[in-house]
Amino acid sequence: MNPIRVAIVDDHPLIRKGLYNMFQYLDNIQLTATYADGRSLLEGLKEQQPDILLLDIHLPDHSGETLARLISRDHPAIGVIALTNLDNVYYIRSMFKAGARGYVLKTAPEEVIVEAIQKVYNGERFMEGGLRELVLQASLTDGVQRNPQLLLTKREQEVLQLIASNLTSKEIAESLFLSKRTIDHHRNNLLLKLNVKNTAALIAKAIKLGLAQT
Amino acid sequence: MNPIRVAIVDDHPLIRKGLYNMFQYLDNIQLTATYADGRSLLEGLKEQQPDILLLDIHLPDHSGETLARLISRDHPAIGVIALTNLDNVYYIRSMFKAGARGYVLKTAPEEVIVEAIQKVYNGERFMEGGLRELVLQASLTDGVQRNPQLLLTKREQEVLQLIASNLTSKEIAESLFLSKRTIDHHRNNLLLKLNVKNTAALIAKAIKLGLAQT
DNA sequence: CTGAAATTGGGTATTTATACCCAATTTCAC
DNA sequence: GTGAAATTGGGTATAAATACCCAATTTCAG
Repeated sequence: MNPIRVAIVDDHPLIRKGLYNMFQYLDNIQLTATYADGRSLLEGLKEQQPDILLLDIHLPDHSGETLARLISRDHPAIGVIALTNLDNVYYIRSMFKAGARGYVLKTAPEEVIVEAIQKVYNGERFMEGGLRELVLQASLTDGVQRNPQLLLTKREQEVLQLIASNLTSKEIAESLFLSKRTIDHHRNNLLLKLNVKNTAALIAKAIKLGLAQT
Repeated sequence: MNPIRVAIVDDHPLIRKGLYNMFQYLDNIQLTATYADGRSLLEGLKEQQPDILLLDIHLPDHSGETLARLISRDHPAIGVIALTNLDNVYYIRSMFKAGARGYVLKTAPEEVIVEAIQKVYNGERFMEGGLRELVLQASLTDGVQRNPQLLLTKREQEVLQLIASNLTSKEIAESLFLSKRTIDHHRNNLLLKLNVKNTAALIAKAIKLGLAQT
């Protein structure tokens, strides 16, 4: 049986080396390429296509979601597995919706990563046990079903970021040359969309979801 | 010249493999041990001591700060280098205060990690260029010089956590069986201690500093 | 071009947070 | 035990945020 051909995209040199080392001793998996960013990945895929692509979500140039979408459109035969530190329901959902067929945390032991590769190669979907539970829990308790980032408009994201950085509505209004009422309107929409009832929880949830920077 | 003897503590299998692979091809560095948690590290150090210890800050059982403090007390000859994803001034300060002699991000390229090991082995301190800038910047602009976690009292931490979880002062007062005035007093102290002027920024900063959970 | 969504802005009220003033009691380290 | 820090609580104001009502304009995709 031919080994499964695997490629990696990750901007952390240590992670790339770790995977390289892991696959070195497995004869049913062959590492065919490593890329540090989305651009070089897209270049490389023109030359050769792996069976499985391990894809980091946080890359310097492209979002993992965009890459997954591109790849599943242009190279549907490649099984994309998200390999990331983000144990967040919204990222999990968005990656699967973008065409990924697996989601594994970087903290996972070797066996889990290998299992994910084999299952996805065999046409199954794969998610770690803990993540299954997380997604299930979220779908029961949380009203926000879609990725909120897609839900927020540009202005809302802009206002959200300014709220998080120590500005009041009045100050935000002044810095954007808008009426305070307009800012209040955006604030209200932010509270509705993230399903919280005050600014404190809004910021906490926004940071959790990666919508605002600390 | 004898190679530098290096040990690793990190709960991520991939990172351990990555470092293992990196050192495999360097003849001036020898990897003598890898540990997944603080307990096994402390056990292992009784048997053999490396020249350099690469220490992850987030471990399942002990904080990196505690470990660094223990090691620099019991094995002062070991050069402790923090190897972490946390590019946060307060962690940097706390690790150096706890006796670490280097601080490197996991995103760093191989050369930087090797450089850190060599410099610390030669008795120097080491910090990445970007982190130097961060610490410098912070010491100029930020009034909070110590780790704020040490600064916050138990009640303040408790109130902070409740603020972050969608409760108003009145609700917090009720759930703790206290007067709303008392909660307001704690809130005021939180704003003063973290040097922010409203709840939004308080939460943002608290999360950044690891004082509140998302 | 058309229509839905986004962005803008206003009125009015209430609730909440913040900023000052004040002090008694409790806790805990030295 | 002593004393500093923490915790508790009050009065009074103002500023800010939130909750409703309303609609005109702009943007942008189908």
